Amino acid sequence: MNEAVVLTPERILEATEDVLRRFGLAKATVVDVARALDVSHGSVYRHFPSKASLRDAVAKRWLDRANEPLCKLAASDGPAPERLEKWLRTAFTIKQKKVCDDPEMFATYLALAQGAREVVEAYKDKQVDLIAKILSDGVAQGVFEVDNVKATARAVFDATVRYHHPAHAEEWAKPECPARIDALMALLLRGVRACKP
Amino acid sequence: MNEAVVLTPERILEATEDVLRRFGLAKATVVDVARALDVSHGSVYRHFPSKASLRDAVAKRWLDRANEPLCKLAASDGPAPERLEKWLRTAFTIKQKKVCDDPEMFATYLALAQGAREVVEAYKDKQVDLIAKILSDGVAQGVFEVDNVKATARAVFDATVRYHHPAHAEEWAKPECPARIDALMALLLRGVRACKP
DNA sequence: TGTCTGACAGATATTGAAATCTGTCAGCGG
DNA sequence: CCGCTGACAGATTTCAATATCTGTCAGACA
Repeated sequence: MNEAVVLTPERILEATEDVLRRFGLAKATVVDVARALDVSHGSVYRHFPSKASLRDAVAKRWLDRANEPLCKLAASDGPAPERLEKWLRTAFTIKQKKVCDDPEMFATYLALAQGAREVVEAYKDKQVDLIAKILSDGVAQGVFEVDNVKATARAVFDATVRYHHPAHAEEWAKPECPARIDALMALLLRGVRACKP
Repeated sequence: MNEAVVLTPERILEATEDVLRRFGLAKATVVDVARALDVSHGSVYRHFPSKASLRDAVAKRWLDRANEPLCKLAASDGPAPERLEKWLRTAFTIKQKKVCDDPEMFATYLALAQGAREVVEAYKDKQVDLIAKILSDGVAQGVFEVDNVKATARAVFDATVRYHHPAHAEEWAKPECPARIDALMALLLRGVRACKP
């Protein structure tokens, strides 16, 4: 009857996140999660069909949280070039902060990303859609000139892989990094901006 | 007296490449290399101070061979935009071919690249210089317009990371890949091209 | 009735002893 | 001399026995 002791997917996800943070992806087991919740591990399998699905659900939650500020930025208004630059820089900063603050969860994400799992693909597609939104706003404003918004959004995403894909995370702390980001941003903005000489 | 039986760095590198191809990076040992050359492993250490240095020397040879066609392309003449596009596409194709033809050596390169070792850094810098050469040719031809050639060359290199960094190799075979490369190339070329409306 | 448990089979991970490897060097043989 | 060998110490890897984990399910319990 007590709400707090009902075993819900939400509570399981919470506990899983704790366990992952405490033990890391490699060591965390479903048994640990069950122990943290003080139930048998069989009960966990009532709510998630496999360890993989549980891990994916945690990753999804985590990614959705990380994505929220970017959704807001894409939905805001104002001049598209500034908005695109801000959006990309924010994306980089969020990732960079995660890798420092929450390294265990980041390792989980990295393992997911390297396995090219469904959850991450969906997340990437969502990011590309947000970029596409800004690009089409820019076209409407007459400041961008782009043949194919969707393809160009994908190209912008691909071009910035170095600063948002976790495989490159160790490079983000290097001192020359900010200058390289500046140069990349300038190149990409020139690539989408309408010509007016 | 017989040239063939003198133990030279060159012969050791040859044998090491064979051993790596046969056993893979994980399994290959200095003892294997020595056995292939029919000498004691102590002799190998006369020519290379450590296993790491031997591995790096093999990687350097391999990278230098892969880089040769790109050097030629950068040194050739003709319109810079076509040359830049050709250069980048060739770089992608070389990598892609390597990953199919010579997977063991590719795994070695991947291990090196992930360890961000000196040899690979030097190779990347060389690549950036080649891009810079084409860019400055384009500026001289009046077809490119770029503030800082060196920084922009680095940006072009960074923007194409997805198609030349081995961490992304598994994505190269996907069917949507060529279209995404096309979109990226278009974006980057627009980014460096001089405006003429 | 529906939720949870706990025992189970097969898969995976841990462990520690034994084998192998790396890097050094005194000394052999040409 | 000079290049090479082979034995060695310490580090690393292998391997097989042991323990733990994943995923299932019949049945307890409320």
